[in-house]
Amino acid sequence: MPQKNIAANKDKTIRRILDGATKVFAEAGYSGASVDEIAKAAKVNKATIYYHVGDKEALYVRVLHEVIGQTAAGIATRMNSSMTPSQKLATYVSGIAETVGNYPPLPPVMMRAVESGGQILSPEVAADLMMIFGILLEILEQGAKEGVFVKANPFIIYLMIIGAVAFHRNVEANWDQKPELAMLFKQMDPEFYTKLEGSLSSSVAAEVTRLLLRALEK
Amino acid sequence: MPQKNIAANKDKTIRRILDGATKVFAEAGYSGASVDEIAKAAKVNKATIYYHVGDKEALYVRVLHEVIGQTAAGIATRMNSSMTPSQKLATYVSGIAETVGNYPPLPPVMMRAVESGGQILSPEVAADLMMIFGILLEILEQGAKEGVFVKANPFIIYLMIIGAVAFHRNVEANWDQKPELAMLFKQMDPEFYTKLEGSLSSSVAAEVTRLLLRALEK
Amino acid sequence: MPQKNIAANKDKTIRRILDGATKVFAEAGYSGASVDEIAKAAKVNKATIYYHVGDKEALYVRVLHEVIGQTAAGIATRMNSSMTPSQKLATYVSGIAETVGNYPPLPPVMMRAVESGGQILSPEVAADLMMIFGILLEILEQGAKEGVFVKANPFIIYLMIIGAVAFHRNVEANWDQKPELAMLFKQMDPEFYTKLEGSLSSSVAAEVTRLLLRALEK
Amino acid sequence: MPQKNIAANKDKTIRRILDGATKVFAEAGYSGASVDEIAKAAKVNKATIYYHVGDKEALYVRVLHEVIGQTAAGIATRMNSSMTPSQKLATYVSGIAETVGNYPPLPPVMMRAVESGGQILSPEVAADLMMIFGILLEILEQGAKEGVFVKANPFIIYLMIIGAVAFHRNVEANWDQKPELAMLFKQMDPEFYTKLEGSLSSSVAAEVTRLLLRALEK
DNA sequence: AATGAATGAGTTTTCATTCAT
DNA sequence: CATGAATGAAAACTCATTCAT
Repeated sequence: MPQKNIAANKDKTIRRILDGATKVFAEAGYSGASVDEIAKAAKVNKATIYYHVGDKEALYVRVLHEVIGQTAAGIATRMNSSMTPSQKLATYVSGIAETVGNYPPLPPVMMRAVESGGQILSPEVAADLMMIFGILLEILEQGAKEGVFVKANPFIIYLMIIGAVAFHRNVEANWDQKPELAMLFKQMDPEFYTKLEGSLSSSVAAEVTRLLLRALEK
Repeated sequence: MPQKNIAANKDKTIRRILDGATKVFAEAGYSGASVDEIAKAAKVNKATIYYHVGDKEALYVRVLHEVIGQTAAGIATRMNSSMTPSQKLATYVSGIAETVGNYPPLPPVMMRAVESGGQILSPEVAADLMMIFGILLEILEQGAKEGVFVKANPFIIYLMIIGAVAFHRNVEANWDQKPELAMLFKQMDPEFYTKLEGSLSSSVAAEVTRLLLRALEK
Repeated sequence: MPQKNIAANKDKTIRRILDGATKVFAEAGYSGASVDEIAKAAKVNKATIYYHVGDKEALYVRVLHEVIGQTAAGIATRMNSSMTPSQKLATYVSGIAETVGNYPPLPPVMMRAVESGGQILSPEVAADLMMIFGILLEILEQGAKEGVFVKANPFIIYLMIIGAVAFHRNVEANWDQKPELAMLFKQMDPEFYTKLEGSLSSSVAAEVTRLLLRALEK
Repeated sequence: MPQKNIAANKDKTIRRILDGATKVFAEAGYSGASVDEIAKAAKVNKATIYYHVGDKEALYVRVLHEVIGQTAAGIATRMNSSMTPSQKLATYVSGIAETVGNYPPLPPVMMRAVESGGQILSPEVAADLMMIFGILLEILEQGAKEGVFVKANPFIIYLMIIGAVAFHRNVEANWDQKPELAMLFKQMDPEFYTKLEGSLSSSVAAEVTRLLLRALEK
């Protein structure tokens, strides 16, 4: 069955393209990434990208969809309807942290997306984000209805979680790989450096959950 | 005083350049911004930018230093040693929110700053960022020492603040400018849309402060 | 054979580029030549030059290699092992004169090559130049061994040949293209002018050969 | 007398400009040299060059005139009417070599001038060159008239002398200062290298004179 | 399905020159 | 006399995209 092989090859090619693009977009952002670089990272001819995926913007949207969609799916899977709102919140936060841990490109991609003003957003990506937010919304509403949570702006809580988890992971990853910066801080203010390093080593999910529960629980 | 006039003109020119660059970098990010566009925004000949400031990167660093430095200084100024830690935290959050309002790229820059290996960052900018985080550090330490705050990871709190403020500002900006997106949400889930819109319209600084104080205060 | 056609087209394009570049570099020198002009001369899009050859310096090196390499090869080919040293010297000089006629910047390049620290020069070009000097070296050594030539400093003879050919070619070229200069000489010193013009019209190669043979032959 | 001081200052400024320009033109050629670089080398404001000397071309012409004019004057001084043609020729060659030795910029400047096609030549420079050539012309004519020299194309002899002397000096000077190239040759062909180095160390003037007298004397 | 070639329209950067002071 | 500021024009180089094969 040669058709199947061709199809499989095609899929592999697209996979390589998306992986390469994810990597390059994560490192350089949308405008900073060049199609040439992506093609090189994907070990694919530049024209192949246009053939299979489309232009640079289409590629970006597809990468965003994949990255954010995976996160959304991961969280949804973990949630269990028999949990209390507090338990759900803890699951939610650690779910995000875990997905992010398993899928490192998310933070930089999201960061870059924020940086570029979120100008490129497809309906699919919007739906992904809605889904992630929607889960939190339900948790908070349930908590409020049951009288265990105070009322709070869900979107801001959402942003606090995403911000802390995503960027913490990012800083953490880079702290070890780029010693120049750590050195710079060390030289400028050794005491500060020690505190920063201490902050980095702790578990984000646990700390974020703890703080949020303190903030929300009556 | 002819010399003085020349000097004054020079300063005005540099001011125009920095203002134009700040605006354009804010809208488009580093790679998205073009020197041509900056020159146009500054109403200055492109070569004048190179004459007074240097190349694109030097210009970016200078803008960053100015913006982040002013943020740092602004927050420091607002802070009053006679305030309670809680008051200081409120001042801190609203100080950041205000600056971010004036200069949207600040948040991603602040987050990436710690992460990017300082490739584009000058020591001056690093010092500015250290100062901003350092202020929060002191507030939390003071609060802990005085027994009014529980112990908490300062870096995570920092990220929660920056994350919430940064993302919020971004979404807000896109919400108004891209009605398609709002429409899209409305069609997909009208109820969700109403809630989201409600979340967006409230003040981030106030809500973030309220939540953090609930989380931190004993 | 579709692939073959593409390859052939590619070769033709590169040929056009190298020919255009050779022409423009010859007329204007390295810094005087612009890539735009070369693209125009080659009837190729500027970007095509970068695609196929690389940047200006790579293009220059390639042109040099081609021109000097061909000179070296040309001289070597003309040389016949059955010739006497005197015949070989005559062949050598006329071989250089001919190449210089086709590519004026050759002489200064050949002279500077030994001098410039090889900044622009590739190892290939250095090898080419070594070969050209090496041929002369062998001729002189053979002549000395056979007892037909007196001993002489080969490098100085090399410089005399190159110097005479190079300058002559240059003056000649300017003589025809810039009639003002000729007029100027005529006005300043008519007799001198007549002599100079007489000197210019004769064949350099023949005269240089004649003089060198008188100097070298026992 | 303040006027005198001002005038003296002016002269010093012009001197600095010409020295800087000579240096930069010698290193980079006409198109390779930038007015900025010249101003820097001369420790003078760029506009001062335009004020005192004029545009880039005028500056180049002035440098050429100075450099070549000095050489011309140096040779003329050494010549003595009571000498035999052979003695005069020896004096001529060593005079050129000596002047060049005392005034190093000549060879690179002439070389660059050749490279750029001698497109920029003023009447003054032409007169200088005429003067240098004129002296040789007289020597050769006298020799021919007296029956001691064979007839020969004076211009080509002129070029052989200039070529050998000027470029030898140049190669010599750079051989010591740029060891990379010497190393390159050494690696490529050790034997060749030894011969080349031997060639470089001998006296040009003596060898050129010896060869030319062998070529010219009946 | 996949690619090398080619390009138009940009990008960043430099440069010779002028001018007000 | 001397200079810092400013600029139009052009330089080198890049990039997203298309197309023939």
